[in-house]
This record gives sequence, C-alpha cells and structure tokens, in this order.
Amino acid sequence: MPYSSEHKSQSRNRILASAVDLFCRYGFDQVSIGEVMKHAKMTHGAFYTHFKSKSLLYAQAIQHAAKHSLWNKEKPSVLTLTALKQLISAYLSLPHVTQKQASCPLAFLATDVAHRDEVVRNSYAKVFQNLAQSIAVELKNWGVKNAESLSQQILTSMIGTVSIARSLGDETSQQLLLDNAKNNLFSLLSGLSNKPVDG
Amino acid sequence: MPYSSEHKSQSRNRILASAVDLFCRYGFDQVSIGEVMKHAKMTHGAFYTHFKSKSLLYAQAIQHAAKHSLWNKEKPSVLTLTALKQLISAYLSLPHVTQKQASCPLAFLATDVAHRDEVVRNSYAKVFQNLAQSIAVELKNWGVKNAESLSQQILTSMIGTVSIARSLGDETSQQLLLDNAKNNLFSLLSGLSNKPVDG
DNA sequence: GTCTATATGATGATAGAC
DNA sequence: GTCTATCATCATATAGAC
Repeated sequence: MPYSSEHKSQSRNRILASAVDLFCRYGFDQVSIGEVMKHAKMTHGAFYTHFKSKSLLYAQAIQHAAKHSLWNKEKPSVLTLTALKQLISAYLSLPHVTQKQASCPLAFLATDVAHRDEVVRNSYAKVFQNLAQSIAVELKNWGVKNAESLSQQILTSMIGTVSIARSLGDETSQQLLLDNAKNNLFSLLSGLSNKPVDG
Repeated sequence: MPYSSEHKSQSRNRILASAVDLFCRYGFDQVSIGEVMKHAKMTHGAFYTHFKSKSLLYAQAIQHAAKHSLWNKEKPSVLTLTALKQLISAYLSLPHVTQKQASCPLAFLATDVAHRDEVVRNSYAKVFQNLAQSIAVELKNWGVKNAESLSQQILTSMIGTVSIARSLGDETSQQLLLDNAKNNLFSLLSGLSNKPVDG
C-alpha cells in the first residue's frame, strides 16, 4: 500500500486544521475548497477522498476545533475559580478577537452556522451544549445550585462579546467591550464565594 | 421626466427592505443581487442605478434596518423600566429568533459583518454604538451611575443570546437559552430600583 | 429608471492518469 | 491518495434598448 492509513489520517487532520483556521478568519462562504487545500499543502482534487462535500467538512471542522480548543487542552482536571478566571481573561482578550491565538468556533461562526444545513447546526449545538455541561459540572462542585443556568450565562456572555467585538473593527471599542464583559463576569463569579446562588 | 425622484426613492427603499430581510435570513454571501431584486419586484440590471456594489448595499441595509427597528419605532419618548422589559421580552423571544418578526441586524449579522470591508464594519459599529448610547441616556435618567457599561452589558447579552440561539436549531434549546437570558437581565434591572448601581 | 442580454470570472464537484 | 484537467453552474457587474 503506497499510502498508509496513518498518512491519510494526517492529511485529513491537516485539512481540518486548515478549514478551522480559514473559516474562522474569513467565513465559510468566502473560503473555497481550493484555498483550504492549498493551505493544507494539497491540491483541490484531493479533497474529495477525505470529505464528501464542503458542508460536511464544515460540520467536522467545528468538532475538530472544539477538540483542540484551549478549554479541552488547558483545563485542569479540577477547575478552580482562578483557573476559570484565567480562561475567561484569555477568551475576552484582544489577541483572541484579532486572531493572534486559536479562534473559538462558537464565537467566530455563531451567526454563520445558522444559515447552514442541519448537520452543521447540530455540530455547533453539540459543541455548545457539551461545553455548557462541562462548566456546569464544575460549578456544581463549587456548590452552585443553578449551575446549568449560570453556565449558559457565562458562555453566552463570552461568545456574544467576542462576536460583537469582531464586528466593531477598531481596537479601542473592542478593548472597552471586552474589559466590560470581563468585569461583569468576574463580579458575577466573585458572588459565588460569598453567598450561595439561587438561595 | 418619466420617473419621479420619489419613485426612485421608493424603489431604493424596496431594495433595502428586501436586502435586510434576505441577508438576515440567509446571510450575505448566500443571497445574490438577483434574488434581492426579484424580492423587491425588479430585475437584476436595475440594481446598479441605486447602489454601486453589493457591499455598499450591505452597509446601507444595516442602517435601514436600524432606522426601522422595533427600538426606533416603538420606544416611547421617555423609556420606563416596564417598556424596556417589554422590548427585551420581544427581543429574546422565539418569534424573533425564528424570523416571524423583523430581525435585528446586530444579532443576525454579527459574525458575518466581521469578514466584510471597513465600510460595512463601520456601518455595523455605528448602529451598535448609537443604540448603546441611547440606552445609556435612559439609564442615566433613572440615576444609574455606570450607565454606559450597563447598557453594553444588556446589549451584548441580548445580541449574543439571539445569535447563539439561532445556531442551536431546535426550539426547546432556543427557548431555554432565551428564558435564561431574560431572567438574568430582569434580575439585573430589578436591582436598579432597590439600590444605586456602582455605589 | 427599468429592462434584456451578456461579458467575465470563480466556485463545487467529477474524471482519469500516476 | 494525490495529482491535473475539466464540467456545469452561478456570481457580480456592464452595455445598450426602451
């Protein structure tokens, strides 16, 4: 066999990483399959041995991005308040918004996904719900009562803020929006150590 | 003159309304100029006497949507807490998310705008900042100290929630997300009547 | 101002050589 | 499995008749 299945798997991962990067940066419609493949050091025609369509690539790319996200890679086994605050700070930062670091597909593709087929939307929803559930589990460990609700609130605030910040353009407005959201989240979280929530 | 300038203005408004509707529903890239014109009861070729390019139509459409938004049309001259809560309820509702009522471009085009040229991004930013400022003015009238900050928090929460809800697909998840955000905003606002903010 | 017709280019996807 | 070459389609934008 001239090509090992490991080789195929590596090519596939290169395509997925390329797709995540380009889709987040320029949007799904504005990135062609040819560009994705070029960025992955392959040619246009080779694409279709790995994915049946561009839309299915999108669905897989969202999963790939989630798997390799900061949350899944740097989260300690038990999440402390300090660690969560660090994650929030990194997320609500100018380098994240301006793509100097890995992009979160939940924020960068939020409204884009709404226009795609059900497979893509389900992929997005799965990532969102898994993450919300992961955070809720940690919050429960801290004794938070309405953990699912609070987890959703934290996530929507983070994702919404980054989404909007990207569309504002100038970095001064972006920084103001990010700092404001960070302060609000931090004071929300500080309340947890002082008093029981949902009490 | 066979066509009055009023007629031209009406045609232009039909095109803008059509563009807002279709862009919010399907996304900028997935809507062609031909479709926009067809929806406005005109032909493709007539487009270019009204707008120089599709991108400039986008920038104008965002302004048009803001001008005809629920906020600009139904906001009473002096905003009461009750009226604000009603606006939030309408915004964070399933009919809004599923496009049974007029769509807010800030939420529906949030990540889409980030990939466009500076003219489009400036148009979006202008609408966001104007709205944030309008709300801040009302909050100041209520005696809120950190009015700008709170206004931004309310807006990002609303826009972020609707953006994400649209990508989740199933209406049960959407309703949960919307209700949760509404409750959080309402308790945030309830705090205003009991105690001074930023004190 | 609006129409029909068209120039020009890019895209998603396929066919077949290696 | 990856390549080159190609098909079929659809996009933006323009030209010219009415």
